[in-house]
Amino acid sequence: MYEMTRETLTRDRILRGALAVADTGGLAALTIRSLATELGVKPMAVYHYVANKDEILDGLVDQVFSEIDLPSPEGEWREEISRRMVSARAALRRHPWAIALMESRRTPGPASLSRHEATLATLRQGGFSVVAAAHAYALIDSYVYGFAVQETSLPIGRPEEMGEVAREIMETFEGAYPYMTEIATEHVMQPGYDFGDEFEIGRELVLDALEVLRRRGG
Amino acid sequence: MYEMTRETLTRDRILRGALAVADTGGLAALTIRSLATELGVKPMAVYHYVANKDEILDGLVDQVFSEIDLPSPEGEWREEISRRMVSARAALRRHPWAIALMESRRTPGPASLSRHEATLATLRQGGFSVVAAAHAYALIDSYVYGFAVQETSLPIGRPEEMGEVAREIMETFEGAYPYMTEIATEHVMQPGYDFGDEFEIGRELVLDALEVLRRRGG
DNA sequence: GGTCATTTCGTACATAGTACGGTAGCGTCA
DNA sequence: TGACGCTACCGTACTATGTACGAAATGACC
Repeated sequence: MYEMTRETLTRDRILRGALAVADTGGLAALTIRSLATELGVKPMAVYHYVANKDEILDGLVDQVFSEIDLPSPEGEWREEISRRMVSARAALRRHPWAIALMESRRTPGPASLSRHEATLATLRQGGFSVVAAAHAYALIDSYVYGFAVQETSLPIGRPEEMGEVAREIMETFEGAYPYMTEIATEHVMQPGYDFGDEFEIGRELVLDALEVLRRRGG
Repeated sequence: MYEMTRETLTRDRILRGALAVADTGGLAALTIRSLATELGVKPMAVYHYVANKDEILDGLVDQVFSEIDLPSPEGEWREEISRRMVSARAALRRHPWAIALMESRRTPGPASLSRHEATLATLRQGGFSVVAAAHAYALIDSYVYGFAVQETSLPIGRPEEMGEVAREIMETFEGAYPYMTEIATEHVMQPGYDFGDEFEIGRELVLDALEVLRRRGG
């Protein structure tokens, strides 16, 4: 009779539900009980498909990774890696809680592994030596993850409010932090400013750095 | 009679205790009760000095920031920024839980602000335009934070065990992940490999990129 | 020594994860 | 057709956590 009222539960449905809960309410809002409610089920039903909450969290991380476009080893490396970076950043922006999760979960899921593989393939095919590919990989992910960390830990909201925050900083600290005041007034508070735009600038610089690595072979 | 058996509690003592607990047992081990035990006090005593646990976590983040050497605006920018990057990475390595915390706490503490200010000062004094300094700042922190994220999410342990993990990956996935296998056998499993060494390589590349920003003025 | 402010604690409650065993709907075989 | 068992789901309850609330202990000052 279960199929009539709702689809039967699956591990996948659980993960998708967890993703939805985390996206709307943040990681803190994701409890077994809230997840069960989201799924239209009682809490303990979940435990038929996952051993514990940690397993759900591991699954979530992999879910996010699976949203990242894989680079194609046949394509031009710079293009492909650039696309992958943009895609990764977009995914981490859609799911700002993901970075914090990644820190604690050290068991890579299938999507994570595929991503590693595809990226390494693209680099190697693009003319990077093994060692250069290793260096490149560390740099790429450092930049993408680090940017995501900064983006999610920006004081409160998204783009627009930044101006407001900057104004407050200025008013409160003015004399104490002259350089912050300077950058706030002359840059951050300017109309059209969006921290997210920094991503493209840094990305191009990182890609240039990769080219250096590629040419010098490590 | 308290001064005989122990110093009186202070907000600072609480934060230092919390840092100790988190360092030895990870963030999960940091509970009000465990913290109280560490301090030789009953749980509710803590609440006389902090409003809630979140405030402790905010304090912890700032505590970690305070361990990062401030760059000196009078020094040569490349030298100073480099030192700051190394110092930041070292701090984040000492306190691997800090990155995950940073994601959620968006209220910067005094140490965080000082660090921002000193870094901006160094860049501006070093010849970066306002806009270039903004770009530079985003790039620097992205790299440092992102590297820390990667470092803490490395499968399990520190340096040495990496070789072991790589072997397992190889055995398990061999055919499925040829490029990962390649990099594992030819690089990661080589004696003396340490992921941490990647930091210096990426750091130099980032510093080169900063020089580009500086010269072109944004 | 009495009063008061400060600091510490005891108790208790809501919410979290989840162990354990029960139950209900389905297919299978006699 | 009915007994049985398997799978999916649920009810109850235990433990740990953050923390509200008010009591108690301590030290300062008259």
